[in-house]
Amino acid sequence: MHSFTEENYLKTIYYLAARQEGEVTTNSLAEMTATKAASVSDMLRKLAEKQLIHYKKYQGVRLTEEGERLALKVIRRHRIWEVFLAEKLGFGWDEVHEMAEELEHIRSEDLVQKLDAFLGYPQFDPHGDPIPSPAGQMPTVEYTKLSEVTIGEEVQVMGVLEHSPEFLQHLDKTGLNLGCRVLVQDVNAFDKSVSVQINHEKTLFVSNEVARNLLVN
Amino acid sequence: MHSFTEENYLKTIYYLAARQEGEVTTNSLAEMTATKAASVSDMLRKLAEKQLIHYKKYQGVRLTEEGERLALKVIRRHRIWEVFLAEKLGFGWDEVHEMAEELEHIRSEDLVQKLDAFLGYPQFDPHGDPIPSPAGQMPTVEYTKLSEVTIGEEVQVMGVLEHSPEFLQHLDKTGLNLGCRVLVQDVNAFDKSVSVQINHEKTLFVSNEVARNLLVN
DNA sequence: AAAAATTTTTAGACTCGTCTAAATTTTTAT
DNA sequence: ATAAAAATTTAGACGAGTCTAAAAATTTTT
Repeated sequence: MHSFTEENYLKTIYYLAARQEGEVTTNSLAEMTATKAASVSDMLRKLAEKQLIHYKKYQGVRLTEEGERLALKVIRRHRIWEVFLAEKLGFGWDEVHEMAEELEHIRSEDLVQKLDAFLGYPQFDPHGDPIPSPAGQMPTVEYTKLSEVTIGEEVQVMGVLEHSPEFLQHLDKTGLNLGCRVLVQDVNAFDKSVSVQINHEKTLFVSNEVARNLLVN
Repeated sequence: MHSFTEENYLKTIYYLAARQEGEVTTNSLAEMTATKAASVSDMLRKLAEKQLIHYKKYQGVRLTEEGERLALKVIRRHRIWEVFLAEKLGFGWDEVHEMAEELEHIRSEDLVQKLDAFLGYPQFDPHGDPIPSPAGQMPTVEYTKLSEVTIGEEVQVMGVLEHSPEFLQHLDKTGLNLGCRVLVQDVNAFDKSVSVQINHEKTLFVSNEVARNLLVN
């Protein structure tokens, strides 16, 4: 069995590897896990001993197959719990992450399996992130950032890149929810902000900052 | 905030105080928490410093008001999660305890409140144990042990004193489930075993050991 | 290509919760 | 009432995970 903390490191390494190009560094891990680089170094040595990561001193880190399997298990649990919290308990998509950070560490194969069934085998969490399969496969999705969509195209909001409550609450306020249709009317040449029409109704101005963090198809 | 471990000690002290007459001792805590007496001593000093227990060396231990409030909070979470696992996910009453031991430590007032609402504000957990109120009151129930019921009386199974999976599975096998009606037909003078009729159908012999652990009204 | 800056690792220490072994207090038995 | 037994606490240690400060390696700058 692996500790709480080890699971968090593996999960974080997975996220950083997926997000960044290049190696996952000690510093980036320290930042993500809100610890110090020294602590990360210690833990990397430990994870390497357990064969969960490939690690050469000063050279960054990569998950082994076993490490990735574990990371995806944790991510699967996290996202399934998020669906439960949002769909069954009525929490907002800006609230579910924090609770799921704790729930993801409850270790019972049976529990997550039954929960998955109870929820009807959801494919995506409340932020549009795909849920890894029980076998440990991360579904591939190819979405585009709203900031890349050309004028005149109509797309649908499928997910977010930024998961902070502040960002999600901002989307709630402006009505940019998952699944809503967005017609790109204009792109401002100066600041790259986007003028969009939502659900064939109201028109909205979306900053480039926001558009870069909205995933559409 | 209090640690996982502290919560477990408080909960255990509460249970032992309710179950036993007299003081809760270091040894009984050590047995219940599957640790050694020395570890318990250390923790008691710590809990006393935090004013969660009344503690004089060599003299046993009692929860303070604040300690009891916390213990009941944990027990409430535990039992609500048990209801969820049994009613919504379809786990047996012999399976829910272990998972609830982990879930009870998830700290979000909001979560337990919403879960409670989702479950329709249940009054009892799957073993018939009452669920403490949000304000931290343990409902009083006065049940009788089946072993105390006089011949000819018909009663209903309301709960269990023994919570081990083995005991619960035994009850499942013999059909002695929560809510079933039990008519006491005879009591064996020698071994105090009880002959009962269940739901006006089949007749069953129940050992005194089992009868002493079955709560009826 | 050497110096400076940055990143990473090591060394040593701390907290939490646990342990064993020894000391102390309380209880029980004679 | 005192000795023996049992329960409890203290002392000292350990592993996990963290920290700060210092050392070492790597990268960037000049």
